[in-house]
Amino acid sequence: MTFKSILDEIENNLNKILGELSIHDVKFSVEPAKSGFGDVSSNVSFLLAKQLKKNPKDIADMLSERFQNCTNTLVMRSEAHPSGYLNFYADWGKLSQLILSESYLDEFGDVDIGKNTAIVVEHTSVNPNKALHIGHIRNIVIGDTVSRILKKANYKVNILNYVDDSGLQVADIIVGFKHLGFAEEPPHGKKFDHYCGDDVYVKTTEKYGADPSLERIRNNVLKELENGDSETARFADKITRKVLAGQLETCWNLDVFYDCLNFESQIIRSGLWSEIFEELKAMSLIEFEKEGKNAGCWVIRGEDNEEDKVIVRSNGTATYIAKDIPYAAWKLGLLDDPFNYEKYEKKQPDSRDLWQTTLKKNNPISQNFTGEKVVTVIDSRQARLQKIITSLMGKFKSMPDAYVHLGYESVTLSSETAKTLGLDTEGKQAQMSGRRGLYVNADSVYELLKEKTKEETKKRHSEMSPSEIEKIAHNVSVATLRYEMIKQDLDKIITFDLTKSLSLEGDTAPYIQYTCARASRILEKSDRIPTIDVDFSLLKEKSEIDLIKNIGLFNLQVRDAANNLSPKVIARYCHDLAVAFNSFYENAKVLELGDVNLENSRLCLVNSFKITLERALDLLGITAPDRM
RNA sequence: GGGCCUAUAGCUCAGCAUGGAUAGAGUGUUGGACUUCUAAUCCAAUGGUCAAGGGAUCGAAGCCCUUUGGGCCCA
Repeated sequence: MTFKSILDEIENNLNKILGELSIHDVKFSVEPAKSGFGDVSSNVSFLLAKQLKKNPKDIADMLSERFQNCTNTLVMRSEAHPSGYLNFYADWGKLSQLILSESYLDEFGDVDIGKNTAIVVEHTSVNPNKALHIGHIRNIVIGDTVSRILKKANYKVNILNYVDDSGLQVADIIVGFKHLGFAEEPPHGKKFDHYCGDDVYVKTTEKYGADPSLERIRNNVLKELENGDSETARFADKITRKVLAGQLETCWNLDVFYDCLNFESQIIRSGLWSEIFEELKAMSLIEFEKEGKNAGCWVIRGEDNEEDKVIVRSNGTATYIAKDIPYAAWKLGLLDDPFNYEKYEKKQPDSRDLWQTTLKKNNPISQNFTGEKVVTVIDSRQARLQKIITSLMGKFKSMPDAYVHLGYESVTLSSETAKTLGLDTEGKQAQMSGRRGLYVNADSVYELLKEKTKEETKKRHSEMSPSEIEKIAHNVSVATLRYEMIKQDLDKIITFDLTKSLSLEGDTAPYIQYTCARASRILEKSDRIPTIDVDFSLLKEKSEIDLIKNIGLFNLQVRDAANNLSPKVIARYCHDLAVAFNSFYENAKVLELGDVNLENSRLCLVNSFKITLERALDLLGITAPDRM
């Protein structure tokens, strides 16, 4: 029950008091207090002020007095603050025991929001014609973190990666391979996805300006891609799968794993579109336009002031949104599944099965990767399109929020970083562009981080084996990259700067990981196995109580993060935990105190902290090394 | 022309959903703490007309309206 126990106790008692006063339907808050104002605060007196025609302070006084007469097990006393807040002080002897002994349980921090229902999280979904750049990483890390949080909130999460293997960008590199003579093998030592993105894609698109005939060739390629039997489609399939393999390697390295890969080409060939097209017509969700500029097209009427959206052009071809509609409906389980499934050719490092859709009929295996709800992680430039899909899905499925577009702002390059890539932006930040070769590859950032972390680790631990240093550097680099991608709000633009991103101090992942190393060291040196069979009332220093309080907030933070699909909440929580531990570390010694009971109690706290932080970090996909 | 996002300390950001106490971190700058469980740490100082204006409220960084700057999407 954790810290929530005391919140519940207070809320119940306050409700009881209000009931005695014949006051109902007041939605007051009961929250962890700001530092310096006790342990728990309630705004109840403010809300009653008008109704009772008294000032908040007098009401707080009255409530506080009545509160003394309630049965309290975890609250020591209540206090009316002159401001009008009602503050509560916990009986930490009891609350500490409750929190710390629970923290040892496997289910610590679990909340049940999902009731074990299935939810789909789709993320990554990068065109398979290039390597992942730092902007894609934001999508991937958000998606992966949200998935982990939803699992903790008792959802059955199906993680999908949509592979757009038949779009314009793929056509571009096929033009490069087939018509501009790019070799099929990358230069020695270069990953295939990097080669396709850095060389084939950029250099091919560069040539479009000079040679207009290439556009025509590309359009032909595009058409051939839609027909699965063409030689071009087979070639493209081979190339895109090699690129995809490279991209997946990057993801796996960051501890990001999937359940199923969905290929756009198969969605097109599956016939899902015509099925849903008929349904859209039947439900009058789309209309045939008889006049105006969209005459002859099937359109979705724009809501409010928005333009109508063309779904099928007058020449009968579907627009790109037409691919998204059946896919969204498929994810929600609204359509008969046209796919069979097969295992992906490589195993994921975490040994979770990775499936992929297939239209092959031999040896059919069926799987279910759909969900009651769907979360689609796509950057907010797609908000308009996603809004249409959301609204359509709302009409297909009468559940509120069944389809959620989780949008986020883009990652731009700082002017300095843009300059190192050869673009002078006159001090402004720059949008990344795969086409123009203006991006920073995720693999390169990881490598740079790892080199720097290795140096730092060597400096501190000259005795360490290279393999151990390698492992620490890997953990710290992955953590840094992931943490930087989610520590701020989704609707804030991240300006990526190659130099600044390498910082390992302050509000960074290493800061948090470092506290774990400190805790490990204490536990290791103690030569004892910490237990919960200790005297919790010995833990009464402010820094100890603060740390315990933070540990007790875990499930509340998970609830908040899951309800709001907000990875940032957990990032901040981890940081708060680390700050609380560092304060404890400075203020309270653990070992060689000459007081075995106190030592045991503190060891229990250290262990509890470590377990909790590790669990919270796990939600961020971060591992904390025991030494660093 | 229409729509979405955004503006809080020199810089990067929390806080805003659900209005109430003293607006918090990191970074920067200055100074201090390693014979003591790891200094990737800690402590102190410094730094704010919460973009501007208006409105409703006993009370606004937060809610409503208008304007401006920045970013994006559509036309």
